[in-house]
Amino acid sequence: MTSPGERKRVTILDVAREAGVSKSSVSLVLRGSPLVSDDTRERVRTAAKSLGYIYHRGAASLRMAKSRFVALVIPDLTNPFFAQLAVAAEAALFEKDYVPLLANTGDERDRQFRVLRTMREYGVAGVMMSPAHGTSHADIAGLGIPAVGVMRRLTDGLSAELPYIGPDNEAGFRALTRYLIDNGHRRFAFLGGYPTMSTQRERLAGFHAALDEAGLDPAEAATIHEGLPSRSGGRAAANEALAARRASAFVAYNDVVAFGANRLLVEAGLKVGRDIALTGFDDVAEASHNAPPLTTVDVRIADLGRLAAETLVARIEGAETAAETIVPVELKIRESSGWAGSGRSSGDCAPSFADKERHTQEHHPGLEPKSMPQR
Amino acid sequence: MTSPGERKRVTILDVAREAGVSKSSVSLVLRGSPLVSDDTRERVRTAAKSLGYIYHRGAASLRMAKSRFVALVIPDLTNPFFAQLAVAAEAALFEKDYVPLLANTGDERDRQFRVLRTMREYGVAGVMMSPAHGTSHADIAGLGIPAVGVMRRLTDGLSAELPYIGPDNEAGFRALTRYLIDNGHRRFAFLGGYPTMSTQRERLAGFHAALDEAGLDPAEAATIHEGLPSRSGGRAAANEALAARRASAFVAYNDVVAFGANRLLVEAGLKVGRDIALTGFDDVAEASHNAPPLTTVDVRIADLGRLAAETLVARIEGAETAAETIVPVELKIRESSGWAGSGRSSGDCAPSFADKERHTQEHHPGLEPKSMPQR
DNA sequence: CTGAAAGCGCTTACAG
DNA sequence: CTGAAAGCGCTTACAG
Repeated sequence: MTSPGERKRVTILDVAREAGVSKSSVSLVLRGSPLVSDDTRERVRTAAKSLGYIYHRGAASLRMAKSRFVALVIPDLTNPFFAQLAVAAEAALFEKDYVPLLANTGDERDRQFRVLRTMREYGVAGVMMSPAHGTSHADIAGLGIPAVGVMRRLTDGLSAELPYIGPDNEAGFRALTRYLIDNGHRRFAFLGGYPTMSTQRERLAGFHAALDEAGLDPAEAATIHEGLPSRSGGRAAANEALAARRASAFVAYNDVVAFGANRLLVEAGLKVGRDIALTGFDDVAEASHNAPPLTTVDVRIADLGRLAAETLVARIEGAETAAETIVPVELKIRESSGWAGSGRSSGDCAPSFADKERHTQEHHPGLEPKSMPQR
Repeated sequence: MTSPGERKRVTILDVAREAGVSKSSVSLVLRGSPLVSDDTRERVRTAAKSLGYIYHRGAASLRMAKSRFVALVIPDLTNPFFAQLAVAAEAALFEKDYVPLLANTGDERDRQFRVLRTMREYGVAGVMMSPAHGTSHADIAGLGIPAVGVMRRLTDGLSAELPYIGPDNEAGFRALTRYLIDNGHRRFAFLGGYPTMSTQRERLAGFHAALDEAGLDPAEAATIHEGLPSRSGGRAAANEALAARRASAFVAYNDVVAFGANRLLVEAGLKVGRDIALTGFDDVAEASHNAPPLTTVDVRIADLGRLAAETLVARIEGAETAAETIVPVELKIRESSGWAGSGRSSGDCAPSFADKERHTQEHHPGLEPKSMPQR
């Protein structure tokens, strides 16, 4: 225990002595109380600086019976969506003087249980989580700590204990599908996800709603290919869909699935955005860098992360918050869906074209999608 | 302060009363001491469970004057390389009963200063960091906490205070370049990074070494296009290199740069892996999913993250550790560099072909790279 | 506006 | 093997 540089820690008592005031006054100054004179404040500040004093938040937490730790419980940080979400949350928390304890659950409920337990021992003030697949209300009952859920709902519906914050999956997918229909597509393959995931159900609902509105029979117009929401899952689902040789448009559950599908299509010799349309969902940073750039739905990941963090902080500080907050989304039309010269805009999800994206779209002037991909 | 469910916290004193033993005995049981009788241990355990006792690590930390927090200071979690590194580190730390406090510096020294200061207030037991660009020895002097640096060296060399753990950049880039030379390439463009980054210097050194060994004059055989180590940086660098119309092989500073370059090349109408060779470095998960799959150097990100975490834990626990640990790397040949039918293997960095990758390579039977890309 | 005192929930010698 | 006691570094009424 005699590690180098183990001189005794400087405490507020040392600072008090150096400044010639009492311990209490030092504490008041540190906490920014208006109850101290300017003179005292000044003396304490210089004393603290000269002694190299470091505030001990752990001691303060113990005394105040609350900490500024927040658990950030994420299924898979390796998924760019969650990485971007975590970064946004971290920044928002840091601004509010909270610090995230990171936990990756690998999307396993089991690990999530252990993680949550550990986090409680560490006395986190709150929990921001994207529940692992299959997490029910019972799993988080009795957490006893303010919490918020992002992106994924519990298997058994809304919970006052875990307010939900997520994008408007249904409207987004509906706008996306309508756009494809307007561009002549009549046969679709929906790729990835499982019906046990709330996001998949909602996106699928938007998909079906758009088909209905266009007078298309979902059973006729679409095949569904379930799979893991990962690149490899997307690849497998696309392979299955391609074998069916029916769809002119592949709509993926999310961007990562679309990336996997994209690679398979390219390998199959298809030119994505011309021979076949492909779309994603989320608009992760990689989507606009895909070859070809991916048409997708921008769920405003950064806003989602920030909002979740801010909602959690509000709850920690005792405010009432909505049981559910749905963030609007925006259709992003890029090359992968072909050029939409005659695209009709759709309600509050009007297509938006960033200037820097336009030039890449002009490479492929309006080609009508074929109803059967050539292999 | 009357938040719901604010019944008084269960402490070891409550457990002691319930079990009919002293506080000390409870503590000993909790800490797994052999100094208690089996009977006592049992009674304490059941009492703790029945009362719903939660160990208060904060109090224990204060008393023991040490915590099990570790700061995970990362330049950019949005970069898949760092996300994968963080995940590996988190898993290793979790196993050893440490928990990471996450901090994203955005690669800004300024933010890094603030983060480091905050982390000290939170009493972290150690710091695992990939220093922000430009971080010098002075920046972390007097941290006073065990620390390790991963992937990036300080601007002014080795430091006993911040042992370095990184891949063998030089050998990796040398093997990669040699492989390209063996396949007939004579003109290269090196894309991305800045010479102020130790990783770029080392990779460039390996690059030049391989050119030298082949009797090629670096000034003649290669152009260097600096830029941010990001997708957009890669895109810009590739654009510059393409305008020079000299190289048959683009070698990127890392995978992310290669992704950006890949997109530009595809847009320019070139078939990567046939018209032009492109390589990356790191082997992030996305590399094998790129279209075409990216030839790169596997730096074993997971090993690096785990090793850094374990080294840090060793230091925290008082062990001596090497000032520098270099992890071996492995060349991964995929489609983006063209089919290497006659590829010579090179020392301990022999090309390795995973079975599942082979089938994709057979799509493009051995085509000789041209010395001038067609536009 | 400041000082003396109690206490947050633990751990750790120290006696017994 | 167990109990009584001190103390980690803070904050917070409470007198003055």
